[in-house]
Amino acid sequence: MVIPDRVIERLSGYRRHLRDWHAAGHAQIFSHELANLEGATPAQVRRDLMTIGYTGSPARGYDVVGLVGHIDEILKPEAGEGIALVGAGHLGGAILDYFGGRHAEYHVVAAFDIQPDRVNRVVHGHRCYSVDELEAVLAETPATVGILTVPAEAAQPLATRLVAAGVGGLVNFTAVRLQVPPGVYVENVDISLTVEKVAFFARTQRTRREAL
Amino acid sequence: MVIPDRVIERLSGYRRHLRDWHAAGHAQIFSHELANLEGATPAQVRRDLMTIGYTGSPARGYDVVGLVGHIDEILKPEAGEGIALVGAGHLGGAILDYFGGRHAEYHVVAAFDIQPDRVNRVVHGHRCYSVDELEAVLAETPATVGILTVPAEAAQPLATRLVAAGVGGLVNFTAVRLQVPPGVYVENVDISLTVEKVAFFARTQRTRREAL
DNA sequence: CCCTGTGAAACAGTTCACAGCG
DNA sequence: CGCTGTGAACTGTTTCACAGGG
Repeated sequence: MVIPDRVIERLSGYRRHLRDWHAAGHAQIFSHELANLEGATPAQVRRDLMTIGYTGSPARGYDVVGLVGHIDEILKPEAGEGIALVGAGHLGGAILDYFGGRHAEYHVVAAFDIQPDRVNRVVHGHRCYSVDELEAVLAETPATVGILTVPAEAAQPLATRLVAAGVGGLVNFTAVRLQVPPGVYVENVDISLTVEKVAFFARTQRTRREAL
Repeated sequence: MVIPDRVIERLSGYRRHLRDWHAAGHAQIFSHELANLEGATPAQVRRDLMTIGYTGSPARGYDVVGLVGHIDEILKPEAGEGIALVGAGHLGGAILDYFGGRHAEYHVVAAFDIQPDRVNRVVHGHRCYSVDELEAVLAETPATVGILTVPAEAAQPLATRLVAAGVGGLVNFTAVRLQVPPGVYVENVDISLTVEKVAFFARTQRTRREAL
């Protein structure tokens, strides 16, 4: 079963809304209701659920609990899947906070930094190792996802080391375009690029609105 | 001139590489060279430059300085464009650091928080106001982009207030799907969703690799 | 009726392939 | 030749529209 990128993103959103919906006392949901919650179209919801092989009933819609379970099966980490975070600065710290909470589906198995005042301390609820120990620590407690929140110049070498240590996907917060072997999935999160993009479209859409 | 989303993202990448290329002493660049740097195809580079109306020469390729200038004209903020950041916690602080640096194209005109120990202090190089003053401060120094790094429950009301205060685009770091009037551009950056997605594809691609 | 499931159409984005030119 | 510029083909995604069923 091949599931496209965008569908995976929406599934996670669907699941969040389904949990709220269930908490609000509903056992069933129609495609147009779920679409409203997620900001999608009913057809897209039905197509997505078809893609993952979940079927509802024309009379009652989709079973909320069953659908959440079905999405869980797709998104839930397998046993032993965890995150290695490299770079425990402000951004890394914010992410560590994030995955320290109980609501987190994934957990951080190891955090690394190079700064002496962070190494071998507990930073935002996670023990921080020296990057020198990266290979040794990940040999003990493997990780499948690596998060890079380091300065630009450190990104490529660390990405290479993470992949060599068995990481299969990277979330890259640096502006560097990483070179990785085929089969390693990289998602770039570039905040300055995002702001630039939002500013551009805010600008053009404002102009268009003013023209009306 | 209508420029799609993805093209804007790549333009920013092109510009970065063009600056390096220029610093390395080159005055011209061919589409396949720029494509290599950005991880795109030569055809895509040529198509993107066609979209923004920049032309090169078959003999010499594209003029590096001219192209950077052309991209600047598209992405450069107009006078008075700035960022309002709401939520000066760890994530907000990391972003404030980011836009405090000299390399930033955009700058933060105001940071807001609700916590007494942050309000009226300088947080990560930026004066932090109380969210109560949001309307008053943005009336003085308008912002075109709002960045939301607040807890989920605070996101929607603050988004509404930012838009009412004249913000035309939002970067939303919360998991909430914001309701905004038409014409306001929203970019969602959901870190837990991103990690989930990367984990999913790391998993499936590993499986596929093992099957070979 | 008003739903779901789904072929088929429409659309958007990317890549191909080649004319035209120095 | 090898490059750009671009119509045309292609690929992937979204939307339409309707058969089928309680």
